[in-house]
Parts: sequence; C-alpha cells; structure tokens
Amino acid sequence: MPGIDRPVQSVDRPPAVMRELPAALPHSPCDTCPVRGTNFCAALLIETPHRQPLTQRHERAERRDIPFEAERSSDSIYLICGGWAFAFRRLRDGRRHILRFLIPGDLVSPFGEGNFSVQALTDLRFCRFVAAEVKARIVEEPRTFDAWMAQLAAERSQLAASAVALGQFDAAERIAHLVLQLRERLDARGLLHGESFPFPLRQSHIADSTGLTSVHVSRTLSAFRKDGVFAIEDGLLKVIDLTRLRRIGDGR
Amino acid sequence: MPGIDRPVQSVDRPPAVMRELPAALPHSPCDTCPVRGTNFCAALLIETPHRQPLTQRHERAERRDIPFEAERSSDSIYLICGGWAFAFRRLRDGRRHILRFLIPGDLVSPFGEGNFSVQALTDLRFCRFVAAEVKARIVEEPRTFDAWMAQLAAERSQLAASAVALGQFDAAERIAHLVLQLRERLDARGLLHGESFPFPLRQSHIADSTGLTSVHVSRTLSAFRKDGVFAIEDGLLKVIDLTRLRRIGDGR
DNA sequence: CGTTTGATTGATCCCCCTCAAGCAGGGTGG
DNA sequence: CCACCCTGCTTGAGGGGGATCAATCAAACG
Repeated sequence: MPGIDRPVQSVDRPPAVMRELPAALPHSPCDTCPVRGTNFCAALLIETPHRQPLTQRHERAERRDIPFEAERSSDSIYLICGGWAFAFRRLRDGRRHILRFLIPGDLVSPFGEGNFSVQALTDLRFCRFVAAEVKARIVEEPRTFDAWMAQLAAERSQLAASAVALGQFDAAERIAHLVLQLRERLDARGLLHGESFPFPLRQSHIADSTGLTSVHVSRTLSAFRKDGVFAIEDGLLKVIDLTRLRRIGDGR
Repeated sequence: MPGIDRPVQSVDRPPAVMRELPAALPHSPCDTCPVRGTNFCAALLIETPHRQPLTQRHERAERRDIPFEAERSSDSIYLICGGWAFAFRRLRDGRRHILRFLIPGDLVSPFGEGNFSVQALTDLRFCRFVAAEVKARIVEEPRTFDAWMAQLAAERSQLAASAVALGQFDAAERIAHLVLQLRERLDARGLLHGESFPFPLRQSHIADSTGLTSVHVSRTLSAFRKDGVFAIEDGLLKVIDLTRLRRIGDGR
C-alpha cells in the first residue's frame, strides 16, 4: 500500500485564525504578498470606489494538516498564500491519488462536489473567501469574470495534461512532465530562482501523482541524477539540462 | 503505435450548415430535442420576455470528421445534439489520448487554450453558439450562471475521476470505470434503455482513453463477457451484473 | 471479389511492481 | 551521551501485468 501518510490526526482541529481584517486595512498580509499580481488575488482585491472589499480570513495549517476535506461541502474558496499543499483522492483500499500540487497563488474552488481533499505539504498560509461574495463579484466585474474563467481554464488544462501523461507516458516521461509543469507554474508566479526551485515533495508524493511506486520513483530519479538532467537535494530541485528534460517530458 | 484512426482527411471541409433560425422560431430542431431539459441547453434557451434569443447554428459532421481542432482558437461553444464524439490530444509520435467522450447534451467549451481536438464517433449533430453572447447571458442571468458552473464542475469531476483511474487502476478496473461513467451520464440524459445503451466506441477508443493497447482491451472485454459482467454486441452494451461491475470499477 | 477495418488469440518480452534488507538522519527520552 | 524509533531513500532479486509482434478471421466496403 504505497504512499499512505501518517493517519489523519488533525482533521477536527481547525487551523488557527490569524487575522480577520478587511482587505483594505493597512497591515493585511496581502499588502506584502509576493505572488499578488500574478494570480486571481489581483482580480479579487482590486479596490474600486463603490464596492466594498471582500471578506477575507487568513489562516494557517501545519505540514500534514488537512485544511479541506472531501464530502464536506464548503461555501468557501481558498487561495494559497504561502507554502505548498496538494489535492488528492483516497480509494477504499487506502490508495491515494494526487490530482494537483498547490503552490502560492493557487486557487482551490470546491464547487459542485469537489470530491477531493487538500493536505498541507509544508506549513501553509492560505486565505479563505466567502463563495457567495466571490460569485457576486465575478458577475459584477468583467475583469474578475475573465480572470475567473482563465483560472478554471488553466486548471482544466493542467488536469488534462496530467491525464494524458498518466495514460500515455512511461515512468521517466511522467516524472519529467511533473517537474516541468511545476517549474512552469512556479515561473509564472515569480518563484523560480535561476534554474532551481523549492521542492518539498517526498518521493511518495511523486509516486502517488504519477501512478508509480515510490521504489520505482527512487530508481528513476537516480537515473535522472546520473544522466545530468535534474537533481533533488535538500528540498531543492536543480534543473541541469532543461532541453533534455523538455525532450523527455513534453510529449507534445 | 496504437489507435491511430485514418489520417485526418476532412479538416478543411466545413460541416454543412443545416439551419440558421433563431431559437424561438417554430421548427427549430431544439423544439423536439430529446435531451433538452437535461443539460445546459435548458438554461441557454429559456425564453424571457426582454432578452433576445441567442444566435444558434445547427451543424452536422460525419463519422471521423474533426469539427473542432486544437490550436485553432475558437469564439464558439458547442452543444452536442445527436450522436457521439470524443475530445482527444495527439502526441508528437502519433499516440492519441482520449480525454472524454461526448454524448448528446454535452457542452464543448474551448476556453483558454483548450488544446484538444474533437472527432465525431458517429454521424453527429451539434449546435454552435457565439461565446460572447453566452458569456453575456451567464452574467445577466443567475440561473444560467449556476447551470454554467455546474457544467464546469461536472466536467472537472469527470476528468479527475479519469485521472485517478489512470493512475491507480488496473486494466479491468479502468474499463469498468469507463463503462460506468458512460452509463451514468447517459442515464442522466434519459438515454439509458433498461440496462443497455448504444456503444459506438471501437476497442481502439477504449484503449486510447484507458492507456491500454487494443489487444489487451480485447482480452479484458472477453473476460468480462465470459464472467457475465457486461457484453458489447452490435454497437450495444448490455450490463449483465451491475453490482459486480460497480464493485470492480467504482474504486471508491 | 479484392481491400480495409476491426476483433481475436498465441507467444514472447519488458517495464514496473512486490518483497525485502540496509542505511542515513532526526527526534526523543533515558 | 547513547539507545531507540520513525521517516524516507536506496538497492537487489524475483514475478506479473500488460506491451509487442504476428497470424487468423469476419464483416463491411468499393
């Protein structure tokens, strides 16, 4: 039974509420947010004279906490402010599939029955909005509507790309694809430093998102390291040969 | 190189336009549409006194036509009226991955870069709307907005379920999952007759959507038939033991 | 009636899984 | 300080699920 993290022990402990200040007040964490302006926040927090700011609650979660759980219908949407998380589904027999990794700036909108849970991969800061307010804003404000649609389209596109990788790629291609997708998304958020980026995933996370076993992930990563394509060290992923990595993981 | 259909020969032949009547006029195909009322159409074609009807163009495609192609940005959205199709992506080396099968009532909204193509699986009737008009209607009309969001949520949920199946299921489970998902969607559209439903997929389509080879699909289908779970005959799929099929393909 | 499409079945091979052991690092408590 | 555990990574040996190659066959088609 691969990739099962420690049994969920913190479901019922709600993450501590940090602040409950309205958006426009001074000292909101958003004022100094490094990814603000690269994501949906930008559209949500625009200050227009005749609109009142949206309700925001900044919250925290510790590594391994599960701030959002499937089956629990939610009237909130979430924006990742700092740290990493992942969205996953669990099967009857305990297997876990990771649908998507969440990085700062990502949006979690469990509309309909999202049917997935979210677990913190590092200590996490995120921001909760009230779904009804966001919906109203989307309808009123054309720019926000467009940003919203773009957000959903991007998410769908990523999901589709992952599905193609799972269906058609072999182990090396799938892992390369995952690395490339993360690299690209971090780049878009300005979180790429040179050719390195933070990489808090354990090999079991890679395994559960690529449909491999962590044993085989280990072997494949070793091969990538030996071949000078990329290497993971100390929670940092260094891309050594981007061209080759692309040739392996782009598929298209 | 599994599952490559005949080389695309009809890309440049635009499907014949059937009619260009506004929705409210008599004799629109929509008046007698069997799936109307079970899908997004219901929300789009609501007649309200002070709104003018949306522009519609009913079109046709023949089996194997590709009415919509990736990379070609489109300002239309499509609704399947009759017949089946599928959305797919092609890789450099010719491999094809089928993301989703489209049945009557399904919506195809290539927002952002859809990055997928659509091919007709049977002779096809579909309806083209103007994206900008639909967008305006969504913003104006709360019911339409909700229907739209529900539509996107359902599509995302299906995609996620498929990704989980590709990542974690073995051959039999994946195929069972596909059959169950189709059954459920056809049921929601009132297209399920007893425990049989039309099944126009070739084994190569099953293969390319489950990440298997058509050879192995054939073996697995034989096993299902021999075990009395379900059987495909004459373009019709008969579910024989739904309980067992669910136990195999539900995963959750 | 030749040709094409699609399904079936057998034989062989390989990618990746499974099981297992070993090791390094980091708590934690004595 | 060391003993002990827990998490996570590595590496080896063996086995299996599905791929690959190939031949046959039925139905549809031109």
